[in-house]
Amino acid sequence: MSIPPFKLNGRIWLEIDEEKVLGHGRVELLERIHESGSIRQAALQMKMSYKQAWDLVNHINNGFKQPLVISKRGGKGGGIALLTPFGQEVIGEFKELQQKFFRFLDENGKK
Amino acid sequence: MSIPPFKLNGRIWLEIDEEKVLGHGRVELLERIHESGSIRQAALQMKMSYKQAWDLVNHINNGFKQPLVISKRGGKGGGIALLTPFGQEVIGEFKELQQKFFRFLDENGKK
DNA sequence: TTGCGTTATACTTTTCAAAACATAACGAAA
DNA sequence: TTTCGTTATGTTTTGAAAAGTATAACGCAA
Repeated sequence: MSIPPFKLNGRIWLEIDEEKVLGHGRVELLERIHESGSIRQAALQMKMSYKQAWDLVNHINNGFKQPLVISKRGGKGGGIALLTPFGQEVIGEFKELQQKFFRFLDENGKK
Repeated sequence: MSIPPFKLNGRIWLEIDEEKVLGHGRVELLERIHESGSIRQAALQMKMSYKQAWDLVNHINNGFKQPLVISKRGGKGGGIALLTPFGQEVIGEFKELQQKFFRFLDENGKK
């Protein structure tokens, strides 16, 4: 084709009631929470404020009918957060979709 | 699969130098310019200000090496805007990509 | 040569989401 | 029973993008 050097890019996400509930950035946040056991640590890693991260988690949990993240405050280490099995399942499926989508972009992007 | 009612949605766009240069909304604007021969009319149809539409057109034209839209002021009707053949080609190809992408979303979205 | 409707562009104001700030609640461990 | 680091949440500030305002330039047609 004759069109100059461009790159095809894009994003996918899950919606519930027309509202974006899970996408690229949020999944990364959830993964980091899962690995670190901490919302704060995950937020630091992603260079966002704790508040922002917490708001996102809260929004995600409210979007789905069951929580993807459960958390506790106080105690050893000050508190803890972790993914529920349901949460793990959801992000697993989303990442599969993402893989397929990346393949789509590659196959259709400019050569 | 066991995940509750969600909808897979997404967007694709073309980038030049890491910068978004053509996507869903802009293509619609270009199409309407093409049909109406007028930036103003296209803007009205899409409920945006003339300024916003013009800025977008300007940005698009600068992104690509050749303009997709050419326009003139003055004369009968006050002025005119139209797609170059290059512009028509670009939006044609983009719309094909979009079709494929919609198919992708359908095939992978929640049943 | 004036009026008209559009393109073109600069400047100002508004809006609203993101960031920053503040503070309470919690429970293990010392 | 105090300290500590985290979760939880409300309030305030900021800044950038969007919208709005203003005005010039243009050329056909009457």
